[in-house]
Amino acid sequence: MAVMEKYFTHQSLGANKRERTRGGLLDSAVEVFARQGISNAKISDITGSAGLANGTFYNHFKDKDDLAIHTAVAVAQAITRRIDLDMQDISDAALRVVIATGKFLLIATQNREWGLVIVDSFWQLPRFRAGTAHYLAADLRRGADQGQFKVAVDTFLLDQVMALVMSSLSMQLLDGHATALADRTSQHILQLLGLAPAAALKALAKARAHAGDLPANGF
Amino acid sequence: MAVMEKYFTHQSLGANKRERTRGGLLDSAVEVFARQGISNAKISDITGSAGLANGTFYNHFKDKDDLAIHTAVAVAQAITRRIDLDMQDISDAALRVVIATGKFLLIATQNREWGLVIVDSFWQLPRFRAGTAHYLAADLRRGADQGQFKVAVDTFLLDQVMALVMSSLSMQLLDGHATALADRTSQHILQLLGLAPAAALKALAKARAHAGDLPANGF
DNA sequence: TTCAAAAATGAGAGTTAATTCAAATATGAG
DNA sequence: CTCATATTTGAATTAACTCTCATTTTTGAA
Repeated sequence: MAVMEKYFTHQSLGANKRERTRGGLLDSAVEVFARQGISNAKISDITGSAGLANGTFYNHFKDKDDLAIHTAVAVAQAITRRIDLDMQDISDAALRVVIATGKFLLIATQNREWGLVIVDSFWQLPRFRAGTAHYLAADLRRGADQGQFKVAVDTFLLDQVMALVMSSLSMQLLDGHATALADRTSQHILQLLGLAPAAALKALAKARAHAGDLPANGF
Repeated sequence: MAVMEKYFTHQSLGANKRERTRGGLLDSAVEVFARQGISNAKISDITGSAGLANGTFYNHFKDKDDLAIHTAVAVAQAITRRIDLDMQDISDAALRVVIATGKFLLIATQNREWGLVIVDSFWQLPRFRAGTAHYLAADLRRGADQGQFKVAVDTFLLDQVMALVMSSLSMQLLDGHATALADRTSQHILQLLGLAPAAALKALAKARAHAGDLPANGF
């Protein structure tokens, strides 16, 4: 399983020094935020772990909050862009929701540091929460248009669905209950969106069939 | 509208000095945590607002985290005990869930400081999260036993339901969308628990009828 | 009212971290 | 390779805040 260590360092390998240093800071931020939580992390923990001097931090970020936002957004985008690419050929909205939820939870639990950063940021940083639901919103609107989801798609609905995903991720990261929770989470979401339990189970089964099409290590 | 200012001071009016001072600290904690957030609150903000010297704090609490837990638990208990009393004559589980959700959201939005403290504590303090779901657990078990809720009642399910309530509360407190969200939240919960949308709407209607029995200002 | 025990006081010792900036170093275009 | 520019360095400055404890004040039972 691909554990994304030094992801941002690798991303910036070809770039100039500024970008490479920034990438190193992002990777160290992920590591330190995951280990200590955002609120307990010191600037010096992050620069230290990156092998940089304290002052360097301020060439790249205004303060810890600024770094936290950029880190969370970068991690979330890396995950969601990847998922969206993997689903380009799927048009059924319920199926998209199940697969996206499953992939998201899989990636975020297997890359534990990423998962921890996302969960922490989601509750602590309102700016992050607002800006990360675009792919989800699109799928919910698709389902509403298809008549599958009997809901009004608005900010409140997005928040409710994201709360389910985040609570699930949080429990998996803390308790190590890796398995089975992804399916239960998807089922809760579909039922919340107005599918009857039987229809939700059907979508889960279809998603399992679809997963069979892919290499076991889908990510 | 009952806004619970100085609630813990009033609670301790007859008691000895130790309890009265403690009550004052809890009330100031609610006020300061609500205004600044738990993580930005200084001990001296709280003692100052309570009209006490800094050192007094340490006669009552070990540190800020200790105070935060006790404050959150005290607020949550004040709300949930009240709700439980109001529902003693209701046996239908779906109805209990709808009414409890509605009352909880009503109390926690109308007593804004309480709501803010609960939301903040819920995500920040795992110890709080674990210990506050007893009444909810009982209602979910009741519904599972009655065959209304098609779910396994376990920690994960409790977390998912609480996440919906907290996300709803959070949005109402931040955006001021006071209305309508309580009903949508209850509907989401019932559907998550396995009720078909039509059955969920029926339970909502029954709850509205029941609310008509009570004085408009139920709390 | 008395007085031993309980509680509150608040100044200060001790700690910790954020941020700045003049100097040193590294970069990469020409 | 050269050198103007960009970047990094890290010691010093600044600013808090927590928690302790010797002392003072208050409490409430007898």
